[in-house]
Amino acid sequence: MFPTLRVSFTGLEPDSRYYVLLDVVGVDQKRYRYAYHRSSWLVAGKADPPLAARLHQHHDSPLTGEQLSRQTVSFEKLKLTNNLLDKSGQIILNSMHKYQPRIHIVKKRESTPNQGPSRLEDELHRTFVFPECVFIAVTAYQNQLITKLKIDSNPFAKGFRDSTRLTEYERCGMESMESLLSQHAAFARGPLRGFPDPMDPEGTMDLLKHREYFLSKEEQLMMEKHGMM
Amino acid sequence: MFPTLRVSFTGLEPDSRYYVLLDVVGVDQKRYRYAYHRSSWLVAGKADPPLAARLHQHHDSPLTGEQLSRQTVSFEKLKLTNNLLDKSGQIILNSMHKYQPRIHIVKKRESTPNQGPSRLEDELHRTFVFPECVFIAVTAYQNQLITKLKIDSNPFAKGFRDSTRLTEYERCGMESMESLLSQHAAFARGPLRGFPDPMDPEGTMDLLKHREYFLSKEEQLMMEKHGMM
DNA sequence: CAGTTCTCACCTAGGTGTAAAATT
DNA sequence: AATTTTACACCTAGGTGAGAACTG
Repeated sequence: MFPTLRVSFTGLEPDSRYYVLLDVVGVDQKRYRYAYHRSSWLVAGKADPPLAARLHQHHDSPLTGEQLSRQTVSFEKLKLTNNLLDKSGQIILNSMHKYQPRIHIVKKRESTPNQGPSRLEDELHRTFVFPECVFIAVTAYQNQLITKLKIDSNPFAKGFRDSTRLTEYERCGMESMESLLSQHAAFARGPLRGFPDPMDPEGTMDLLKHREYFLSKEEQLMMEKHGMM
Repeated sequence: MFPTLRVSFTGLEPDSRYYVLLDVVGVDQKRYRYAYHRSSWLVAGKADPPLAARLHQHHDSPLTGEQLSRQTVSFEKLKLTNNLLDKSGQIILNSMHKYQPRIHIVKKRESTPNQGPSRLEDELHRTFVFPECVFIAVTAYQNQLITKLKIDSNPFAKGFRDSTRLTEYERCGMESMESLLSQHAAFARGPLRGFPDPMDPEGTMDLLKHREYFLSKEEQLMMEKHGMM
């Protein structure tokens, strides 16, 4: 998942241990399509049947509250796929659907010897949602600005830098390019908020028009560029 | 460290958790040199002052006894160096000295929240030593057979395959090449033995003449080829 | 034809021994 | 003269988007 989701915590018990988990849930029952000439997403029908959200455990878990207060937890290894048969633990999503990533922190029960929680309902936990991280999953980029932004910010795409693909958007300039996603964020960056938050029912669609993310079989998927620090 | 050290365990408590650790200790107070014309190691004086042995914790630790009874623990990520200032956690050794790797299994104390043991003396543990894994650290290979063996068995050295560097050793043939190290093992493969084992005082030197291992600043080091399964 | 999958060139990142250079 | 360090070519391994091929 690139750009990477990053979170930090305060107020935890220093000597307790915690798992940090992430899952991705559907935002609405709609399927979307991209209107190229209007540069915006439109509703294109009802959603496909939702998939059971896989719980992704951060690879450093569990960490003590003391450790979590000092270091940032980064989900740089998270991968997304549309392959329903995936067995490598990637997050499975439907293309052209709108999604919300969620962060869960789970207090470890010292009695159990095992490898982290499998059902949140069974655990002492708290869930955080950042509505500005909502995205639409795609298998191919619909918007040249997203492509450009990713090429310019991901070292693995260096081979495509200096491209002059941009035509109608060229006047935006490189500077505004970098901050484009954050300008279009549905909500300002703020302190942590508990879930559930009232999901913005409609209307953010237009604001989210440049939030599109790459979803491909067994491949990495792009997400919210800006961290959650 | 290539070839990789691999260990498996039996007889552990299924529900307890254990750390698996490795360290490398000096075998004797000698420095060695390689007599090229005789193809054997000779004593070349007294050892340099010994270095405090770093304890390397296996990255999957801790694991339950149940997990350890099923899976092999592989130290493929272990790295050795002669850089005294190393801060990346590599094992620090003196070149041209003889070394013995040791495997430690430490029962986890469920009460403590932290990240694994730092002093073996403070922990419930058991140490295992495989005398056939003794090696001499080097910064450059002294023996062409070692070079050839590594080139033929390490995927990262593929670019040097099919070389016809071997002259005096050529008659050995590829087949015997592969088994050369094991033929020269100081002891037969056997069941686990507790430490300390009586270190073979002298006499194994000649048997160990082909056990030389690559030691380089911030670089990987070659070790015992054959696993400990 | 919109959307998905596949193959490819082009990168990052890092593990190899070689040979020359530097060190002792 | 023996040993260590450095620069380098050549690999593995895998993350990129482009564009062709495929699918329904």
